[in-house]
Amino acid sequence: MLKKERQAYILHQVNLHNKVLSSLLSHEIRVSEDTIRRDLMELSDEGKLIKVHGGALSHSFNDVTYTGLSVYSQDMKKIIGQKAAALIQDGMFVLTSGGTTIIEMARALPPALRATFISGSIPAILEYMQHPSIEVVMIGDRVSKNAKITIGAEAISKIKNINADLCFLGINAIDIKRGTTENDWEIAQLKKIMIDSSQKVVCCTISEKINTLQPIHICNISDIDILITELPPDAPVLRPYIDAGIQVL
Amino acid sequence: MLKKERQAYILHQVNLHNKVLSSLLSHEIRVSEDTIRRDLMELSDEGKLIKVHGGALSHSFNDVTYTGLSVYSQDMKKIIGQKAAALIQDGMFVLTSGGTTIIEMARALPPALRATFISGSIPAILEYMQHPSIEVVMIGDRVSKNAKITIGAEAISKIKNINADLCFLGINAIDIKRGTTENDWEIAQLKKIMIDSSQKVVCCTISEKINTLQPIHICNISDIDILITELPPDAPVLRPYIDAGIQVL
DNA sequence: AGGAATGTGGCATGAATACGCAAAAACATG
DNA sequence: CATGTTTTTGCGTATTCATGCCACATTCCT
Repeated sequence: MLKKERQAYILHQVNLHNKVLSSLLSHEIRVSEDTIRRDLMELSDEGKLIKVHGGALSHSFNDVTYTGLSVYSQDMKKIIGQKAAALIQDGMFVLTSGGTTIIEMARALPPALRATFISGSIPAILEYMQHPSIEVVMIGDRVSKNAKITIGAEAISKIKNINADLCFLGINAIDIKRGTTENDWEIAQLKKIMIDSSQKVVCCTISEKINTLQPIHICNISDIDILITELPPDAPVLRPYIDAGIQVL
Repeated sequence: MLKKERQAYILHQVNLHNKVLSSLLSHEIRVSEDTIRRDLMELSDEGKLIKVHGGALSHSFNDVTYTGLSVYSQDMKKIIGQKAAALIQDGMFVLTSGGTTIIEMARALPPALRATFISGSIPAILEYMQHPSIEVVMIGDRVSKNAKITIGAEAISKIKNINADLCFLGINAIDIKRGTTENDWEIAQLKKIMIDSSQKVVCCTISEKINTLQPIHICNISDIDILITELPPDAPVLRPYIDAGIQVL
């Protein structure tokens, strides 16, 4: 990994999370903490960030005021994202939906990962593009402005022709009896096809969506291989899903 | 392998992967690292890439700091964008490339316009999505991180099946004899196909790109219907293009 | 206050690079 | 076509750069 490349990655992380820890970065990028410190120094000299003990802060850190719930659920999604990112290994083909949870997964991808990510979600693609070494494939079709995702027959037929190792779905409702559900018909269609086109299906959701329903059916519990929430796997609310044979992380 | 050929290949690799390593390239092209280094030097002097220890990076890494000239040219591009947007009428199918000039056009679109915009450029799609009433279609394929555009056989075959009313191209070099040229092979291919798939071809460029050349040929002057720059149509530098039968705005 | 974490400066090492030079190739020119 | 010139390339050497490691100072947290 080139020096500039590394610094660009650090800068990206800083702007994303508003802070970075030297120790974490060094572990993530697999260089010594000395190197990270030197990078932070240089970036600080260039005015790109603010160096502090133990790491660095984004320059816009002052403006950010932590406001209750939204940041709270953000943190939960970060946890989910990290668990999800850990599942991906070099060389995999990964199909993903959109949604904030998936975005957090994209941000948590280790910089050395070499895999191929396929998605129709424009925000997700934007995140993937930030990554130094992964391949990014965009599914084309008509763009849904509110979902920021491509939908339509073309997108569906493209996904049908894919055979992915993993499929990550950010879902808004999951129930032990009814499975996962969605409130947008076209997105539900897309997710169905994505499930069919993948070896393993990973559902990511914050725990408050567990045992909730929406009008349109996506898939049954039996179609899901792995469920990721911000809770530890032994949380009581997850128990029925484990009993149903799902691997819960 | 010729020198120019080699440098075009290097440039292509840089635009594709955002980075190249001298050692890898030297092995790949089977020339000494010195030669690669000299090539990278030259390309760096020409502003085509950024030379760093161990290899080179594409400009998109530093686009934060790369804004030296662009603030100035931003205003010119706004003018171009307004002229371009005025050409579009309700019901049209419009095919566009990427590039900052095209973005400015997207921003200048009248809010009441009802048309369909088709593009593989992610920044352009993002702009189109802001618009209240236009239809947006994304061309899917592998994403070039540098150009932020989808490129590949799939994208090309999709564009081939389109019959658009208008095609807007942001171009980096135009010359009265050689026509429009480009430094990325795959983007040149895309633009060629886009030209073939459209009734009318509109080229948008700031005037400083007029009478400049890049290695890869896109199309001849005769293939262009309309040329838009920030200058008034009677500017002397535009005269040869008017004489060549192009409508200059 | 005191232990742990973090930062500083120096130094060693291997990788990347600049530079000079010479051989080879391409080009020009009469 | 022969000859001289320029360009391009590869190699050896000295130099610079990037990085990790170490000893020691500083700061942080309780």
